Amino acid sequence: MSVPLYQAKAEFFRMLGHPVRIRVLELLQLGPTPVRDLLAAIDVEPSNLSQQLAVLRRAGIVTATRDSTTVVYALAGTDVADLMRTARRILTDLLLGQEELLAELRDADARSE
Amino acid sequence: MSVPLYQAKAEFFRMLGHPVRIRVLELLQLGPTPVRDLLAAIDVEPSNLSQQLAVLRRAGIVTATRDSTTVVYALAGTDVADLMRTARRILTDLLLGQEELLAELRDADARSE
DNA sequence: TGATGAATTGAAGACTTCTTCAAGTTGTTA
DNA sequence: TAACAACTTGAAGAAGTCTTCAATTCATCA
Repeated sequence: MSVPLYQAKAEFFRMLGHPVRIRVLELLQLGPTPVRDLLAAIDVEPSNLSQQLAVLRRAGIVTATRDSTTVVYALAGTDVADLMRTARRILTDLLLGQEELLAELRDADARSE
Repeated sequence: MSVPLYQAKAEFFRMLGHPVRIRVLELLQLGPTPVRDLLAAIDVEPSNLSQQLAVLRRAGIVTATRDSTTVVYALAGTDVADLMRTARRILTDLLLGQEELLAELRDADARSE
């Protein structure tokens, strides 16, 4: 039965791997948000946003509820904030490492190695 | 200058979004590991593994050092373990939620709704 | 009821990423 | 130096994901 865990993990990370989806998840951390507001905050076509929202819905990480004429999205209770924090920390480390590398290369260059 | 943070994040998660890359990162959490051992542990062609290792290297999340005839990979100091833990937690929540949903559907079915 | 606004869907082509194959490095050992 | 082992690389087709467009749904308002 069932998908191996490392495969489920890979799919999960792939689901996160899109700038619009990241922005949506970050905005939803501030509280449930109507599509209208997401559209105002993110530079993206309505139909494109819908597609990305559909990906998040299918993954079960967000929920959509209709309030008469607007649809409101919310995080499905899971702790996305924590994940984003951790990702930011690692990312900062990685970018820092790259800067150090760049600095070394610059220095090496100055010494014309 | 520079890529917006949400885009860097998306790229970072995409880099994690492959079963072989996940397995490699998990194995490297146990300590530096020669390619040979990775190959023995993961069911993948050598050249395919190399391609995936190259992705991780380019991202700067692992380092490779050559010890005569074997190449040893290691985590580049960043706290990947934490990320994996968080991902597992969220994933567990999500899968649990899906099971509950399935159970509900089963019940509804039994009552022939 | 017909028109409008808000959001979603399906489908098609553009674009990326994956896998695989053959060829290339690098370092060791005979 | 030739042969070998351990990895890596480049390239090409297969597979998957993105964006966009036109069409659709759903609920309100005139």
